[in-house]
Amino acid sequence: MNLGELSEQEQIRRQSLAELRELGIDPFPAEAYPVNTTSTEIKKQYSAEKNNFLDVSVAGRLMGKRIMGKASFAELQDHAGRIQLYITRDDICPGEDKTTYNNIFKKLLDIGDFVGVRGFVFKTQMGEISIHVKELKILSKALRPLPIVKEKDGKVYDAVTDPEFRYRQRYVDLVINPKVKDVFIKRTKIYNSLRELFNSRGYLEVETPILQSIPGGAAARPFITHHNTLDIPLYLRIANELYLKRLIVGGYEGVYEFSKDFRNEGMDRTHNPEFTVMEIYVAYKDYNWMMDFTEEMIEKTAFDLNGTTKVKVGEKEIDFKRPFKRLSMIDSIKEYTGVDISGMNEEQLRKTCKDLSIEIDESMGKGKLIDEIFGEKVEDHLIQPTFIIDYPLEMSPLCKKHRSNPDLTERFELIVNGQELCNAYSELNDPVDQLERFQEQLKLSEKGDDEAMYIDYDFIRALEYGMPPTSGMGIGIDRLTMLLTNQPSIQDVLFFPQMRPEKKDSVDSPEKFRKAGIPEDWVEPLQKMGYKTLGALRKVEKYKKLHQDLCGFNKKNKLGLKNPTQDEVKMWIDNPL
RNA sequence: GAUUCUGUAGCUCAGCAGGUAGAGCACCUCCCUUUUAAGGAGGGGGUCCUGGGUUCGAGCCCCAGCAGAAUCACCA
Repeated sequence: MNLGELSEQEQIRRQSLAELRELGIDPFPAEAYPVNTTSTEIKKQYSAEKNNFLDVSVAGRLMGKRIMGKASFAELQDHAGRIQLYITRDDICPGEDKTTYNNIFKKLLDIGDFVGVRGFVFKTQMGEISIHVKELKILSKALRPLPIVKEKDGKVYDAVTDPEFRYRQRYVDLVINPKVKDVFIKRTKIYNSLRELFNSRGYLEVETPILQSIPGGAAARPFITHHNTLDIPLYLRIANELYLKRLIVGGYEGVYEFSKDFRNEGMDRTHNPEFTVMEIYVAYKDYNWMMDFTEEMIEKTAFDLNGTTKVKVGEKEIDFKRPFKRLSMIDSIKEYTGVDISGMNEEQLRKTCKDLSIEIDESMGKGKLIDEIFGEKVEDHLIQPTFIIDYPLEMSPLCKKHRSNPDLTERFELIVNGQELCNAYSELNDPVDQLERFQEQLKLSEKGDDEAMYIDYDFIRALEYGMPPTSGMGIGIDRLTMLLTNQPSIQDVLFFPQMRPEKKDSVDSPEKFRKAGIPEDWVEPLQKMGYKTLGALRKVEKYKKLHQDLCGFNKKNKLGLKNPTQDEVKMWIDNPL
C-alpha cells in the first residue's frame, strides 16, 4: 500500500498503531475480553440509592472523546447502545507512569477503536449515568475514520444520508445510524413471529433447490448459470412453488420455506434482483381457509413486532386488525370505476379499457385486460389490507379453476398500501388440466413472451401420482418488512442491496514507474495528478501539455524539484516496456 | 430503458456575475480535574466526479461519459 494515497487522518491512525506496538501494546489482541453487562442494561437498572454496578466491564467502540486536562469523558457504543465513560489520569495510571492516559488514551486512541473498560457506575453532576473507568484495554484499532454523527434532543446533526455510501458500506451505516440496526432486528423478529405460528401448527420448514434446471412457479425472467460437470444450463430459482407442492405429494401436511428468489428484471425502490418470499402449502385446505390463516398471520406479526396492529406508513396509518375487507376482482372494478365487467367478452373489455383511457396492446387477452383495469383504477386505492378474490383464468396457470365459474380461478391477493403483499391459490392438482395450462404458456412463449412458464414434466408426473387438495400462499418478506418498519425503499430492508460494482482504479507501484525510466521524485507527483498506472501515462497524446502540467504542479505544490525537459517527458510516455 | 436533479475536505454542506477554493464537525499542536451535538486558542488537509471544448482565465458556461437519487415503464 502506497502511503501517499492515504488521507491525513488514515496516516495518523497508522502512525498511532505503530506507536502502540512500540509501547508493547498489541492493538489487535487475541484473547477474549470478559463483559458482564451492557450500556443499556446499566442505564436501565442503575440507581444511586442502591449503589449497584460497582464492578462492571463493557466493551465496544469509542464514539467520542472530550478531554479536559487530567479528566476526560468518552462515549462507548456497544451492541445495545451507548454509555458515557469518565476517565481520570490517576485512576487509569495509579503509579508514576502516566503514559496510559497522556499518550495512549489521549493521543493513540481514536474514534471507532474498540476498547474494553472496567469500573463502577455513577452519576455525573449533569445527571448522566457514567462508568468511572479503572481499567482501559484496547481491543481493536480502527484505521479508517468514522463519520461523526451527533445527536441532541432527538435532533441528528451531520447524519450520513448519501444512499450510495450507506448501502455500499452498510457496516459503517450500521455503526453510525442506530435506527438502521433496529430495522434489521425487526426484520428478524418478523421471521421469528412467522416461524412461531407455522411451527405451532406443526408445519415443517423445508429447503428446496435454488439451482433449478427448469425455473418454474412464476412468470419471470431468470438468471442463467452453467454447471461444468453436468455441462447443462441451470437457473437460479424464480419461485419454489413447484418443489413445495412435490413435498405435499410426498405426504407432508404442511410445508413452508423462506425462499431467496432471483429475477433478472428491473431494479427500483421496490425491486431487488434477489428477494425473499415465504411460501406455505397446507393439504386439505382451500383458499377460503388460507384467507383466514393469512389474516391471522399478518395480524399476529404486526402485533408481535410493534405491540399494536396499527402501523404508520409514510403519512398513512394502516391497521392490520382482523377481519380484512374482501372483494372479488370484478366487484372491486365495479366499485372504483362503476363498470360491471362480468360476462364481457374480449371486444367489450377492450372498449372498456379505451373508455377508461387505459393503454393496451393487441397481444393482451381477456385476463390481461382485466388485470390492466385493476392495476390502473383499483389497486392504488386499496390502502388498508384488502383481499382481492377470484382472478381471471389466463393469469393463473397453477391455480384451480373456480368451483362455480370456469373463467375464474380460486385465487386471492392481499393488497396493502396499493401494493400486492400476498398471493394464494386453491392449488391446481388435476395433472391433465395442469399440462394443458403449461401448454398454453408454451404458446405464449412462442409468441415472444419471455416470462411465460416452462413445462415441468416432472411436476406433472408428481401430480399424476396424486396431490391432495391444497392451498398455498406466498408473501413478500421484503415488502412486509418495509410496511411494518415504515421504510420507503427495499434497499433499506436489505443489508446489502444489489449495486453496480464499485470502480476501482488500479495503481502501479513506484517501483514499476522507476523501472520505466521515470525519476523517483516524479513518481508521486505523476500519480497524484491522476496517472496512476504506466498505461494511463502511455495514453497521453500531448507530451507538451503533460510537461506544462508537471511544471505547474511542481510550482503550485512547492515541491522544489528540478523540472524535466520536454524531451524527457516525451521519453517517459514513449518508453516501450 | 426515458426524463429531471445531484456529484466541492474524512462527514454535512456553502460558494459567484467566470478572476488565488470556504464553514461546521472530524484531524493535528498547545491550555484546561464532571463536560453534554460544540471547553478555549492556533494549525494542517482538496485531481471542486472524469474527459473534451469555449475563454487571457472554468468548481461555475457548453458537449460527452461515469456514479447516485427521484419520477415513469416492466416485474414481487
